[in-house]
Amino acid sequence: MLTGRFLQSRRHVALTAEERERLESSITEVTNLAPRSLVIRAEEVLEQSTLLLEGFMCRYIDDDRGLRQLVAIHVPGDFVDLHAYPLKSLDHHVSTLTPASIAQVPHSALHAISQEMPDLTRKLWYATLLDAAIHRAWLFRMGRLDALGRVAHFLSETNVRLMAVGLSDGHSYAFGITQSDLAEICGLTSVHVNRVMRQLREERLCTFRSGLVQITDPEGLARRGQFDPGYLYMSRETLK
Amino acid sequence: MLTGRFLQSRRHVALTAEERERLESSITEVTNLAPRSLVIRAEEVLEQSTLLLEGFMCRYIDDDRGLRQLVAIHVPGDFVDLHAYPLKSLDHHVSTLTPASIAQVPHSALHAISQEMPDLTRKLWYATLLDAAIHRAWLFRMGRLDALGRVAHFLSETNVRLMAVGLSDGHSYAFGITQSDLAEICGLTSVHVNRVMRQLREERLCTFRSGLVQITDPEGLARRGQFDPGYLYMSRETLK
DNA sequence: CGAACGTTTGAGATGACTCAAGCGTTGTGG
DNA sequence: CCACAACGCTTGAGTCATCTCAAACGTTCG
Repeated sequence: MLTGRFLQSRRHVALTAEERERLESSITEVTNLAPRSLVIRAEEVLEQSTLLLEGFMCRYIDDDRGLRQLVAIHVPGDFVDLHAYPLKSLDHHVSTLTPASIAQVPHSALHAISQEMPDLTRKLWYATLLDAAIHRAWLFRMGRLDALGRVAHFLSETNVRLMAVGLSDGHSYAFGITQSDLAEICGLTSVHVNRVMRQLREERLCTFRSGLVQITDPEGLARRGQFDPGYLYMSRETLK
Repeated sequence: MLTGRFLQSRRHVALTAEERERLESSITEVTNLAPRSLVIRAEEVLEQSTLLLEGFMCRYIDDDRGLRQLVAIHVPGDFVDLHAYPLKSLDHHVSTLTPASIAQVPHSALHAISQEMPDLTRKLWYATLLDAAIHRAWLFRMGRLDALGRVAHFLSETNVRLMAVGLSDGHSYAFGITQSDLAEICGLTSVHVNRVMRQLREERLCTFRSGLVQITDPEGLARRGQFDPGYLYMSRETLK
């Protein structure tokens, strides 16, 4: 089932069988994508939205020298650009980080849902608000944490998000991104990220080698990054 | 008309007379608030949302030493915590910055709208997505700009948002916040914000004294802050 | 085997922070 | 109506986190 991970483990929004069926049948196309391929360019008018099935994607904004600031990363189950349905075009680019598999849903199908199924519509709305909550946590991270804290917070957040969809056991997860990606996420240089990763290793908090994040001390890492998962709106049992 | 400024000047979402009427009649209470009063505490279960009529409000997250990171500021016409309707509780606090006047809308009324008026519902959804777009611009600001750029970007953004609701003429606006508030917005210390403001004055870009922002050189300020208003989804004519 | 890419380390520069003190303005109670 | 407290603004000096520039190293893949 392609939509199986969508909103999995979130509070208040379990989908009914009928709703899930409706979403499934709204999918028109499933595509495999190469790593680092641009999927959506900022400003273009969009007629469909993208559900991420496998792999990692990101959203980013360019600065005037072409450097990127990542504003979101997406894990399987995320409806990456669902917000393009009400907005019609986006203020940022969307790209894959790793090889990825996506499903596409035409806005006409979303429009039909919005006319006929108010409860499902509210759950879709909710999904876009989860992204906004993550944006806010990222703002906190950038504004209040030092380099080590930022990386610790991000790796803790990603761990919980992947646990929710069954892709982390709480101690390790596959994450095929580079230290440069990490730098663009945390507002640092890749050189400094490298030094931070060494320090995280030396302090026995976590390691990250050849695409595998291993969290040696999840609690310590969360503490160092002031990470509190409340903003992810996970259902109670997921966080245990 | 209390909702007159809501979604004013935004693309694709002009409200019909009927929709506006429905929103107006959903308001149960209008309240005046003192500056710096906490309106919503993170985590509490909410039964209503807040439309800001006059004054400025903010949303913020505390760090573990009690320091604040502001994640949003709100201007008149903003539906400050509309996202509390789908989310049920918030991941951040909401407070006034200046004296403010607010209107409250019960979630039961929003629920009725969501069942009966899908087009209006989509416009409310859109309004919450505008906030998310602003979050992303703030992420860009924090991750890619130096201190001067961050302040320049923020003051430019606020100028455009206030122009949209008739509270800036494009060159100056009343903005009763302190340099410490600016620091909490931009992820800086208030001491450094002070030095940045001096530099902005010396470079003839803008001044900020006794609650009045005067933008001497709007284009230069925008350029210095890499500010491009696309993410605010203003209707075409607003930006001229 | 060589090219491309990502990681690692070093040395020096710099932007923002911390701590500290003084100044100006506003509001309030004696 | 004055005095003083509270608050916000301003400035200086010294420190530190992160950046820049540069080079070397390891791994993967064609």
